[in-house]
Amino acid sequence: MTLEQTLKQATVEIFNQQFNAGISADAVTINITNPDHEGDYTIVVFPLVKFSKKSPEQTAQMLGEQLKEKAGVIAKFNVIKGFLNLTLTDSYWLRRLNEISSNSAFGTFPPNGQKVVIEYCGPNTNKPLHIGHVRNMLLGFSMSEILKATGHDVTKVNIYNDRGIAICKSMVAYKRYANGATPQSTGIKGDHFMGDWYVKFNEVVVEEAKAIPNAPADKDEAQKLTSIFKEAQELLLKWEAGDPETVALWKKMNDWVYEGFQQTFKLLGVDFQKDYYESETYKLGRDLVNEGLEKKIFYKRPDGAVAVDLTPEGLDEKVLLRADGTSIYITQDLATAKLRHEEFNMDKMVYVVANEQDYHFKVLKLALQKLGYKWADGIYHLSYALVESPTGRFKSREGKTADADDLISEVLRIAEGKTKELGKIESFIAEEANVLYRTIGLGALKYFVLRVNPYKKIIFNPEESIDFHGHTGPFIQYTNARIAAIMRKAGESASLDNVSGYSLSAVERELIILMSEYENVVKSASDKYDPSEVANYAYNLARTYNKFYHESPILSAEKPEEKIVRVALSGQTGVVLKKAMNLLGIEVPEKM
RNA sequence: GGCCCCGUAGUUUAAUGGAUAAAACGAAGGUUUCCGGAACCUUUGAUAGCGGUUCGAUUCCGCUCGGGGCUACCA
Repeated sequence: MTLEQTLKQATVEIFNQQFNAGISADAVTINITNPDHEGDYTIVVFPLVKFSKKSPEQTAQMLGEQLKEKAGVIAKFNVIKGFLNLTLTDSYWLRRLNEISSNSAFGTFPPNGQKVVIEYCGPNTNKPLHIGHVRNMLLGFSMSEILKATGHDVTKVNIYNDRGIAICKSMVAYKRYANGATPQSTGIKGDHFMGDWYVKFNEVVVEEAKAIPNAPADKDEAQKLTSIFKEAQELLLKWEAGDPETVALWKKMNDWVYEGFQQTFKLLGVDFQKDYYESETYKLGRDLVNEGLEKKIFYKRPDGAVAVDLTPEGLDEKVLLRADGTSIYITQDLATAKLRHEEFNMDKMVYVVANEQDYHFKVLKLALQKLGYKWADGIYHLSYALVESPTGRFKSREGKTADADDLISEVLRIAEGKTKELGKIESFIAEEANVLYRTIGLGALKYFVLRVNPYKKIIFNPEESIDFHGHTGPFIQYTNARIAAIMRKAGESASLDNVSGYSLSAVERELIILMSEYENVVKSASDKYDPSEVANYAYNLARTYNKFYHESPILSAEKPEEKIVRVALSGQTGVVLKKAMNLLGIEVPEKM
């Protein structure tokens, strides 16, 4: 039981015994004391005065006296209005530090038997990954690590939208204009190669549309009349009919794309245990919808389409199957979800998908629940907002600024430049230096993205490159490198058992309290599906450590027990920083 | 039109209904030859507006004003 829980429980017992309050632990508010006041933890007694029938001050005073008696770890307390500020004994905090230090699993929870399937990335295969995919992938990967830390059995899956008219557009342009060029022959990364032909298609279709006599005013309508557009449509039909030549080209081009994607995944450090392909699932779901039809959960509209009425849930009528009996997006998603449940028997299914699809996932979950699938309750849409430029949404045509690979090489380039400028790694061989640039560059990028609450949009100005100072990944990495340097010089760590008489300074105490909170932060981030809580925590810890570092001699401390405590504090801060950063998918270097 | 999300210092972000709203960047000034200055310390400055609930509201509710999204037999 954590100390907060202990204090809550003790408060509950006091109130229930003396005032017959009948409250439970969650009725007690306890938090870390505001830095402006003296104390470690604060109990807010306002909600409790209705039981004690005394003033807030009297209630707090009474509670403080009794808690001090009961808990045995409270050195003193003070009361300000309805706030009871408790100061714990130094020996309690030193014991706590010892406990944390000697538990290598601190911050990770035992297996809870819960299986989670998490789907993320979900790219289209007709163009390269962009900054939105980067946010998606970083969220998906980090969330997986956090769920693992809280005891879940996690399976990461990806789904490739590998079919449809968009892919056919790239294929047509390729057939017409490429003369057999390949990524190998041109030296262009496969996914970019595919994207280039998609761009080419769009250029040609615009040109052709201009040339059409009496073209419709509506641009889309005009483009549909062009020969290149018609070719794309024909290609789609051929593909659906299984035309060998078309399927072979489709496969060849998609393979180029996958090869390109793999490079980006590897660079970013994200991975998947299983891949799904829309080309294999796009026809599924018909049986499932018909099952709902038979159970009279869904109904057939006069026009023949099958729909579900979601107006009782505050949504609209939603079509689930076309009148001609073919699947649409929602149909195959219903089927894929069921398929995954059969495969993995998961308790939770997390979809990391942009908030444009909030409505879609509400429908998906409701429809499955209406079909009577209990496991559908475990569906969670980890919705995140778009990454935008200061002038609004990133458009593909704005070019390199939104491209994932360009963004990554940009931060790596900055990392290299800054590192060389500071000149601290002369002893590194080239390979080590390159690994370091990658660690720092990706640390900056990942932290930049993950520190923001997922539901908030991120404004990214490509003109101002990602920062390496202040509230950033490199700042936290630097703090760890600094700690590592201390630890190298400190040598063998001494036991904390014999320093029980030590008197903690304010910042030392603050550090232990913060580290002590780590497991709560992990749990909370997991429950809320929010890696930004971990990111902000890591920053606070690093900042507090730097403050400590500047005001406290460590290796050159005067008294032996000072040195022992401060070295232990440093080492453990490094350990917790590393754990937290790893949950974000960020490495921390020993030197930088 | 209907539904959903967002609005906090000049900028980018924090704050389970709790104390005088916290940081970073920017700007200005500083850090005992200091264990790593990618650091530390000062100064500067904000809850879009109006009501309501509450002992207490950035947080919950309503309205207004801004920004974005969804509202396909597209994905």
